[in-house]
Amino acid sequence: METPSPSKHLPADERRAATVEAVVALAAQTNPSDISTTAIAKHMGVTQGALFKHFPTKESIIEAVMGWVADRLLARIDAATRKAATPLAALEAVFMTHVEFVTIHPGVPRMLFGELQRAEMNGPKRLVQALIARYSERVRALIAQGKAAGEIRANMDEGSAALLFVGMVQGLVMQSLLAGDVRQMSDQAAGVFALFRDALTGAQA
Amino acid sequence: METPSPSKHLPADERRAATVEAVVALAAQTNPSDISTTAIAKHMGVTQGALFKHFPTKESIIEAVMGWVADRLLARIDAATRKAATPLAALEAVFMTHVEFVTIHPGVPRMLFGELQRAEMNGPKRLVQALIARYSERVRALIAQGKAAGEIRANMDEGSAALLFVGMVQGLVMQSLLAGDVRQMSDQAAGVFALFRDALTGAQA
DNA sequence: TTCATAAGATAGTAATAACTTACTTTCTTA
DNA sequence: TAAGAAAGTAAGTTATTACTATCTTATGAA
Repeated sequence: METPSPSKHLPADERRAATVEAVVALAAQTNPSDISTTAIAKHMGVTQGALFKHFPTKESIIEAVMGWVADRLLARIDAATRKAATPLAALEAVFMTHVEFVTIHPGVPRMLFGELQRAEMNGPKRLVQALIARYSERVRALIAQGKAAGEIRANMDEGSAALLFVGMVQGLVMQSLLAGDVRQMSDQAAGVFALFRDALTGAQA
Repeated sequence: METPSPSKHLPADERRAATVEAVVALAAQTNPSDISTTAIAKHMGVTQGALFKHFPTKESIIEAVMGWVADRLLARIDAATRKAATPLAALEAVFMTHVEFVTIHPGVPRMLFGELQRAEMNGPKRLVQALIARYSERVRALIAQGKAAGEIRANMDEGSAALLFVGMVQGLVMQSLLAGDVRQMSDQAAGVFALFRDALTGAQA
């Protein structure tokens, strides 16, 4: 379970990075809402109190994790977008990139969803909202570009399409939770996206 | 906050029903994972210990809630199916019925998702898995019927379509969490389902 | 080599969780 | 109407939570 830390003492920034990675790793196996600071510390091979040398509160740890997720995910989908030839191809690349990201870090979408449904507003929740807003904006922009290029039906409602796009990922995550296995997601993703593309383009049987 | 209970003493079955309803009501406002037995009892106007006169564990309370959800949701979508003229109309009716159910009980999908992502297998999680399995089976059956009736493209992958169907609901729920308001769901639902229908039928611009 | 400091260990704190025990009130019915 | 069962209260228990105070050790520069 525990990742044997290469050395006992780490500089503060490396220790913070290791903490974030420990949380992401734990979220893959544990229900995010019961990841305790004790569990995080044990996973890092460090005592629980040591965490608070680098983070003032547990909430700040989660906040760092959300920042990590936002940076990595957005960077990946931006890279995927740049490589694609057309807006529709970019949408597919973004979708597949997102699915791949979730396959590598299965706990991430559950953490996002968990933070999102928190009643009070706090740092982590704010970051998740910002991430989803930025993500949705990119999807909507790609759909608009696809329309302009004649690749996507002009009468397509962009809001509905963006919502469906995000919903597809959620559906795949739920499916992987049911199966208790994350690896099948990539296969299912292709079929689901094909359906989505047909709806966008208006393809016939 | 608290529902003023009409009488202090209730027969066991009524008290159990009141407990389930208290949890469902609390889940609408509170993150399901931090609904404590104290909060449940307070919401019912009863002391915390009283709950354990009727349930052996907290887990058994959640299990009762999941049973309640499964019964009500499946009954509703079956009724909606019976009233519909064609398979495609039935799919739309099921979708809208599901969305309506979530609008009335916003905490329910979050509880389901929360139980589903629990690491260990337990009673509540088993019930959720059974519910989703039965639900998906109904959706797949309707899609198969739609194909047979010539209403749905024959080359449609039923698994992908069923996954997309459930994902749509998840996407709407996430959207309502972002907006902090559940009432807009019904409006968005129509647009999203229109997109889904187009994908199934192969409608042109 | 010394020494200030950053990083970690140890061992606490108060708060809250689920659950239990001992007792009391209410309802039912013989 | 008396008695037993059912339902509820009040005040505990133990375990766990996030967080902290105090002491120790490793690191890097003078």
